[in-house]
Amino acid sequence: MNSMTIGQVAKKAGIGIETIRFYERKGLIDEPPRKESGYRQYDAGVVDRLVFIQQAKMLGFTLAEIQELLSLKISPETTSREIKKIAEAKLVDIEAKVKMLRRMQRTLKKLVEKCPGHGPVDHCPILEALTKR
Amino acid sequence: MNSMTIGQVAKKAGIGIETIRFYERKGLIDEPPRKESGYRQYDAGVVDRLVFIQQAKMLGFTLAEIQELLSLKISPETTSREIKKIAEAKLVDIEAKVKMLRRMQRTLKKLVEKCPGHGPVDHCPILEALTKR
DNA sequence: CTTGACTCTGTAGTAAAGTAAAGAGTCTAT
DNA sequence: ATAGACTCTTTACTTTACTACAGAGTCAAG
Repeated sequence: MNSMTIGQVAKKAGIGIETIRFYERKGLIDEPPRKESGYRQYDAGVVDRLVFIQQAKMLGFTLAEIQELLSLKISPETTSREIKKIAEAKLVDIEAKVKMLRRMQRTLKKLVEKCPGHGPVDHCPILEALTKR
Repeated sequence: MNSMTIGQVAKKAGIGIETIRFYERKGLIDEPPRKESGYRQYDAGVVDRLVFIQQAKMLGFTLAEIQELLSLKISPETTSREIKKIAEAKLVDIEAKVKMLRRMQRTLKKLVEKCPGHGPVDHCPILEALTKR
């Protein structure tokens, strides 16, 4: 099974067929070669790419940003200077996201630990911890 | 300035007035008290809440999820047992997000370090690092 | 006491990211 | 060689999260 149909790819990546075609139109995945019939023929690599896109989306990246992340490869015309610039910018984004998540995480952990598991609560520790100071 | 108008809140939180009213309709922020004129009167706390909402959105949480996070306070009727459950579930989400971001981060860091700053590139290290193995 | 900036409600429009359906052609297992 | 499943393109619809009026009322400085 050296080449897969769009349906097989969709199943492996856990997304819909329409979504794959949509990403193709958006330029997030390359247009694959076609059979004489017009059927798309994919190789396994596209599944990785699709899974990556799903994960990055869950991290709050837009499709446009994901495209930029993925563009860190592609054409040999892209100079590595340009890539470096993009990568550095994305690192700043990511650093900020990790920090925010870590704070949420610490707060929630404390909450879970200290939580008696019964009785009422009357304040919002997560909001307090995240917004104060 | 013990109470603020919607315009002042919007400015402080860095969002639009319409967005604040939208969040109110969605239940993400409480309906504030009104003057006789009908004007909304906010206290400073709402700004923190709005900033939190913006940040959580950037982390890929939907408004529905953010509402759940924020519901970790509210009514004294919410038992702490329930809160504990929600907090634990959110912790799992967050843990996964942090891991993915850390991997992206390591990969991008290596890329930036090794990057000569000039010349062409012909593979996608971020995709490779995130999907292989 | 007026004028310009602000706020109100309600409705409608927009952008991003899909999702669905129609009508026609293709593949494959029996 | 044909029925059932799959794929093609094109167009339209949906959801989420805003964003923009329109028309009317309110506030505050001069």
